[in-house]
Amino acid sequence: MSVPEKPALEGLEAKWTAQWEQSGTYRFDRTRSRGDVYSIDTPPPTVSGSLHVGHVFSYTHTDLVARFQRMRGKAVFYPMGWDDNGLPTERRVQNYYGVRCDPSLPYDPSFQPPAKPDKPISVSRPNFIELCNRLTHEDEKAFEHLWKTLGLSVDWSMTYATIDKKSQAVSQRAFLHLLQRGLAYQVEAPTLWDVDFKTAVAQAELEDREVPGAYHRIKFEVASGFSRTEPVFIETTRPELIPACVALVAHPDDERYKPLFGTDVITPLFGVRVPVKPHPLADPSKGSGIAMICTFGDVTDVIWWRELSLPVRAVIQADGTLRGVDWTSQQWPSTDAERASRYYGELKGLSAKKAQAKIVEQLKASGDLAGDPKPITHAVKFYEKGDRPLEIVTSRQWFIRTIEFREPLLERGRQLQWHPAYMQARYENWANGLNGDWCVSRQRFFGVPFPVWYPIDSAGRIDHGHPIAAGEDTLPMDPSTDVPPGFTEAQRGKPGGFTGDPDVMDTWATSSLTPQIVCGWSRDPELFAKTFPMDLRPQAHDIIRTWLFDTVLRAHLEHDSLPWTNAALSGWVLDPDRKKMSKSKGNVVTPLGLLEEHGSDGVRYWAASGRPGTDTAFDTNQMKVGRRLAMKVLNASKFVLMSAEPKGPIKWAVDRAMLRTLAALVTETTEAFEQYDYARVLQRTETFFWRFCDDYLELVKGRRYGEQGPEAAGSANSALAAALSVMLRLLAPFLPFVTEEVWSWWQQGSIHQATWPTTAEVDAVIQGGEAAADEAKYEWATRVLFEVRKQRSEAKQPLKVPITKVTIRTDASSIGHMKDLEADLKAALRVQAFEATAGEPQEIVVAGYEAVAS
RNA sequence: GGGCGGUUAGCUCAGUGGUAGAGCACCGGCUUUACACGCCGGCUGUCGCAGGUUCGAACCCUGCACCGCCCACCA
Repeated sequence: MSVPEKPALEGLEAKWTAQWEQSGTYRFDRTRSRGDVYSIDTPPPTVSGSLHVGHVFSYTHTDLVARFQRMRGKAVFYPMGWDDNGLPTERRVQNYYGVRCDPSLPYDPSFQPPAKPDKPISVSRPNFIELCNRLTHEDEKAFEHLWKTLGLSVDWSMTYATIDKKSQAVSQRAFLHLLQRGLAYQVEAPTLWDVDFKTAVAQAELEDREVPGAYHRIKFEVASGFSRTEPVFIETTRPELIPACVALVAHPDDERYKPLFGTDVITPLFGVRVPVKPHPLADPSKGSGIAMICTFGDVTDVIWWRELSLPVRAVIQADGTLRGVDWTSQQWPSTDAERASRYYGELKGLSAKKAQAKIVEQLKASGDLAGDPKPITHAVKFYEKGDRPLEIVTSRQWFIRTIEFREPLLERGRQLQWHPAYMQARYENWANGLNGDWCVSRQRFFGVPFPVWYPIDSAGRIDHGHPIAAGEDTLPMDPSTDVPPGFTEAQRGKPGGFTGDPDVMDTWATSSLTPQIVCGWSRDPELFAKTFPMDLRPQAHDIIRTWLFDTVLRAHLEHDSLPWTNAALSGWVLDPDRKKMSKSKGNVVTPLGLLEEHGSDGVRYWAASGRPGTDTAFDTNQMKVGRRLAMKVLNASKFVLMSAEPKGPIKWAVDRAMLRTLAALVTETTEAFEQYDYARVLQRTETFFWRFCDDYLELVKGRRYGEQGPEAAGSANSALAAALSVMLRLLAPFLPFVTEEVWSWWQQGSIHQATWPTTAEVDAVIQGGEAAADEAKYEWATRVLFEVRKQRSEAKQPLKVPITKVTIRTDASSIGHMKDLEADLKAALRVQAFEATAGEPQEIVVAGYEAVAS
């Protein structure tokens, strides 16, 4: 036993972080059986960004659960990962080293980036990935330091990165399995496309943004040969797509347009004859009730185009500009090709936005624009990382079959334990709203390559229909540098030779396999059997549609199981204006600075007060409160431990009552923790602890110093020690540093490997007594404490001034309690005498104070 | 348009049928041999609005309003 004279919080983070690392306190014990394992699918933070207070918040939540489970006796499998896959890293590496990735280049093992990047140098994909690893390594060290300082009980020997070789191999292997089973397929089709990044994107990466636009009322003349002669007017926000128009469409029941079905109309300016078609998706209340179908203005156009078997007249190119068009061709059969070419010549090569301005001029001049455009604000789809609206561009892409598994995936969602439960609705919402298979290919350079090549025929055409899959024993591989069996490098890109698939996978295609990556799927079958399916996926609620959903999909397809049994969704951290804290708003505080200022325990206290799924205000005040709690733990523990002898049987009523309340607390908090309601655990434990300090400690202070003899002191000392041990362990997940510090004063080993307290353990030290009677006495004692304190405060009498007498009028049973309590109360309140009589009304009155010379 | 959550003291939030709570803030008092990073006490509310069920509603039901979020085939 060694209790410091002046305990302090400063330096505890560094001291215990080092100690835990040295002792392997959080090392996963893989010799334990599956039933004893609790495995956690940690979200890998993006290393090319920076960690902010929101990360500190949610990662603390996971750690609370990990620590609880560890103390419950589980072998906790708690790795950390780094997400260095994807666009953010690609951009950062390009800028930092001044390089560009060119997948057609061969790997150069001796390549070193220039010290001072001048103009961008092209490097091969493997070289690019090497540079990524080099740069992210530094970031990862900083991240690891922050996590350790925060006190995350991660096993750092199992760290992974989403672009490392193991992750690439898992990602490619899973893809090959899907390919073999026909669950991954390649098709050339209209796809959501970002014109700046020049890549396909998935439905899950979309977001709507409100942007200004305008309704343009456009005249379409009816083609000759039909009885009707008056023109049709449509309204569109994208007049620049008139050259891409393939039909008009109205609702089948719309009386205004029924007579038009079956007739043809002529597109303004370009003179292309297009049919008028009925389709139930057309909304009579929108615009003029008749819409222009273009290839492709939005996803509805794609549906109409497909279901009405319309031709393709795509004009938007991959870079977002208008392509060249031959108005005499079969594809664009203009009735006046010369006029069409004249107009279109002014549009060709322009971006969609500039083309719109131009065509409005043209329409005005030609008299095809009715009235002025009506400005509106409407929701437009954007790639979540992009700056310009998405276009729909036809391209060859890989897809994973998703739609046909909607029902089983919904069932998986129902099998999963959601914390909080209502988050399941978001999953259902998303699954029910899916409108296509998952597009997993990206026209980017940095990422996991598709493990396939394509033969090139003798005419030099790439045969996409017969991909050559890599062997599973060759993974990870890169088709831009590896050569398929039976070919030589010299045949790359040559007629009769082969070419590698140039694309990389969507980052979510790899991230959706984090359980397989960390659990050692196909790499370490023994580990996999013990850790998969995992126990917990902690994550933020905004990526249910991506990370959570995709992970469920992949596990369903590959293993026919859920990837984990529980999903815990954290909320966001809101700034004082109730907005999500984000870097762009410039209101992010440096996490390490917060930890230094308020102590890791203080910051964790704030984080732990945010209930699962609930957005929480950033509040340094709560961190201060947490720090005060940690300080109180130090001081109260010092008091409990410094005169801890003699010990003896716990047979004083107030001692027993305090412990019985504590036992009830253990029951309640254990249940709450099992339900992932850590916030309640903290709140209840804290309330108990503070009452323990303010009432119980004051009540037994005199007695434990021996004022009522050794037996009385023994009961108090034993109760204090038992209660301290339990409270420290209840608080250990929340305040790992201060509780470990105190534990080290008087216990062996780490508190974080100690056993979570049980009700039986507390009950076992209580000697005799009857619960109701003990509690009644304790309650009466706290009431007397309160009343006398109140009157002393109102009388403004310092505590050092003794109270000569307190008169009590109350019921007989309370008077009976006084016999056992009087000595404790006298000492705690500096009362010289109590005088109790039976009667009504009940009253506790301070009769007078001893005169003290000033 | 559909869905989910929220609305309780100045602030941050507990409280799922039985006399409205905590912390912070504020006010007053206190060197008290664990702690002034402390202790004691005090003040503070039409529980968003309107109906309904009930002996009794912050809590259950219906409708509405506002805030936030998720989703959607918004020409």
